[in-house]
Amino acid sequence: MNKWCCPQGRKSYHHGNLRETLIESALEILKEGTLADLSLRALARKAGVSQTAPYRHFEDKEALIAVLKEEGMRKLGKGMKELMAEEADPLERMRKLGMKYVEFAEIYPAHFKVMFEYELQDYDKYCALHDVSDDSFWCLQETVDECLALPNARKVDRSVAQFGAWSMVHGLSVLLMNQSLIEHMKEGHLVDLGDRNQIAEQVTKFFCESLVK
Amino acid sequence: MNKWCCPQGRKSYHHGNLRETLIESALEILKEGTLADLSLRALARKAGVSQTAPYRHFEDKEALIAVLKEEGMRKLGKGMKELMAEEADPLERMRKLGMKYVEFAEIYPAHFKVMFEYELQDYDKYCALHDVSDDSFWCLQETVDECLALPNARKVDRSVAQFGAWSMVHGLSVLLMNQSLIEHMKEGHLVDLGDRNQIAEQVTKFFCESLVK
DNA sequence: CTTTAATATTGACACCGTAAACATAAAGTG
DNA sequence: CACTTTATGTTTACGGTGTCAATATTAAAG
Repeated sequence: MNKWCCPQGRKSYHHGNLRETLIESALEILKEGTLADLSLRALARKAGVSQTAPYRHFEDKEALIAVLKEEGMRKLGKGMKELMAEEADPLERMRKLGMKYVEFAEIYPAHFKVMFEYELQDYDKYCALHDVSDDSFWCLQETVDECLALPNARKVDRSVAQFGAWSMVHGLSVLLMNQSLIEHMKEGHLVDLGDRNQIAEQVTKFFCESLVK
Repeated sequence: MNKWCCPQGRKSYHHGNLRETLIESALEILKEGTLADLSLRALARKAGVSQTAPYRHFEDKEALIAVLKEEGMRKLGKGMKELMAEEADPLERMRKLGMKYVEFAEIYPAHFKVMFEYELQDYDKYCALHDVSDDSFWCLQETVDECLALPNARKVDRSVAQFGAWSMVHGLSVLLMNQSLIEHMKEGHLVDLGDRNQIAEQVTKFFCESLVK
C-alpha cells in the first residue's frame, strides 16, 4: 500500500534518476552562479527530494565536486584532443590549445574554478578524475615535445616549456576572469569580451613565438 | 556596578582592541589552514568574545576578507618595491619580481588564495585595497616598460608583456601550490620544495629571456 | 552629572554538511 | 508465488555558519 506522499509533485517514492539529475543541476548552477551557490541541499531541493537523499549517490560533497571536476576535465580534454588531430603544425597547435584553455575558462568560469580552485582532501580517491585529467596533460606534453623538436627551436628544458605553457594559459585564464584585476592593468578602462579575447590571442602568440628563434 | 560576567577570562566588558585582534587571528589561521577554516565565529571565539561582536568592526565577512586582501597586497607590494630600488637591471629585476610573487604564494598559500580566489561582491567599496594593489601593478608596469625600452628588446606590445608576465607568474604560483597538479606533469614523481623552486627559477628566466633577442 | 555614542551581549533565523534510524520499493531467491 | 535482501528514499537531529534585532555595558562628550 502506497501511503507515502511525495514532498514535491513526484510520482513514485524513488526518483529513478537522481544521480544524473543532481549532476546536471550542479552543472546548471555552475553555469549561472558561483561555487558558493552550490550546496547539496539546494540540489536536493531542485530535484524535489529530501535533503539527505543525495548521500545515497555521493559519499559527501567532495565526491560530487570530484565528478564535476571530472566532467570539466573531460570537456576540456575533448576539445584539446580534437585539436591534436586537426592542427598539424606544432606551434600553431600550441597556440590553439592555449586559446581552448582560456576560452573554456571564459565560457565556464565557475566550472573552471571548481576544477582548479577547489582542493580535494584526498585526490587519490578519485582515479576517474585522475585518468581523464591525463588526457589534457598528454596533449600539452606531446605538443611541447613537437615544438622543441623543431629545427629552429630555442634550447629549453622540456619541463620548463611544459610548466611555462601551462602557467601562462592558466594565469591568463584566471586574470581575465577577474574583471577587477584587469581594470587595474588597464588603468580603470572597461574591458569587454573583445578586449579579453584580443589579449589572450596576443599573449599566447607571444609565448609560442618564444619557443623558437 | 559591574554585574556582567565575561564569557572567557576577560577583564572588562569592552575588549579594547578587538579589530586588530580579529585581523591578527585571521592571519594566523591563514598561515596554518585554509580559507574554509576562516569564520567570523571562530575568530570571535579565539578572541574570547561573543559571536556577533565582530560586526561592530566589520560590516560583514567580506569586509574582513577585504582587509586580509589588503594586508597581503601590502606585503607583496612592499617586497616588490624594495626590488625596484635594489636591482637596476630591468631584465634581472623582472625575474626577481616574478620570483617574489611565486615565493609569496609558496610561503602564504592560503593568504594568496584569499587575495586572488575570493571574489568580492563590490570591489569598489574597498578603495584602500584598490590603492595598495596599485603599488604592485606599478612595479610590474615600470619594469616591463624598462625591459621593452632595452636596445635588444623584442617588439612586443606593452600590455601583452604586462599580461604575459603577470599571467606567467600567477599561473606558476597556482600550479606549484597544487601538489596533485604538479604530480601529473611530473608523471607521479614526488615534487618537493627544491624542485618547485627550480622550476620557478627556470620558467621566470625563460620568460625574461623571451623579452629580448 | 547627564547624555550620547561606541562597543559588546543574547537570542533568533535561515542556511549548510552530515550522521542515525526508519520507510518504501525494486530485485533476487526459494 | 511469497520471502528476503538491497537500493533508494525520508525524518529527525546535531553542530557549524553568516547575520539581524533588541538589549546591556561602558567610555567619551557635553
